[in-house]
Amino acid sequence: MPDIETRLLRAFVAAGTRASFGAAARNLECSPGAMSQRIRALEARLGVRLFDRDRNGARLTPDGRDLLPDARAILALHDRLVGRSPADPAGARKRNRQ
Amino acid sequence: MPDIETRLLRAFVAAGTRASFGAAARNLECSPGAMSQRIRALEARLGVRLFDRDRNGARLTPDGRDLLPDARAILALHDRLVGRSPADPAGARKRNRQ
DNA sequence: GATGATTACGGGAGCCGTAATTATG
DNA sequence: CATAATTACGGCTCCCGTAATCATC
Repeated sequence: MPDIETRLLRAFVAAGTRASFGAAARNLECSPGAMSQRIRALEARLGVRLFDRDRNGARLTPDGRDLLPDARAILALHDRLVGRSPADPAGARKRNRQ
Repeated sequence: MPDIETRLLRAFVAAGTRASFGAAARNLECSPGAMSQRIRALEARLGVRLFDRDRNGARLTPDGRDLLPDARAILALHDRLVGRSPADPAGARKRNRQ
């Protein structure tokens, strides 16, 4: 089983949070093509479909929903390690709104 | 601050556990050159020297010792995610010996 | 001279952005 | 026709293995 790079998890969290590949691509400042490739690569490596693509966006499958907290946990550890702010503003806004 | 790929952390843990780049390279089935590059890349990205190189091996600096448990924690989450056995046999043997 | 780490160097794989394509409303 | 995702393609960066080099015993 191959390694899963941090970049793929970051793409997954961004897309899962927004239910949109395009919005995730804008957030991570990459092209739609790159975002599509990253999600595809992650699905291939895990051997699991993570999103249901439909007309206006992409929603998490049950497998995708299961993965999301684990992916966030890894990114949280990683970001603490490199001294970066807590990963994915959109998700943070939802979790911390007051 | 750039991402730190899982592969770099894996190289670091293997080398730190064995106090030897060569042994770590054999364990991860890569060349000595690749191992040296990976450790250098990690040191560069963190801006910290992780090993003291000497004649028969490479020993962790205090900074390297601090990093080791964090690196193991990330790899543990990662490996659980992909359903891999608990990361770095040599370290596991030391931690779990009976 | 043997061992262990580093450096140099080409080759190949992988990733990206652009842009064309498909699909749906 | 507008929007969102995918695919195709070319270019470029990065990573690896080989092999030469440095350093220490």
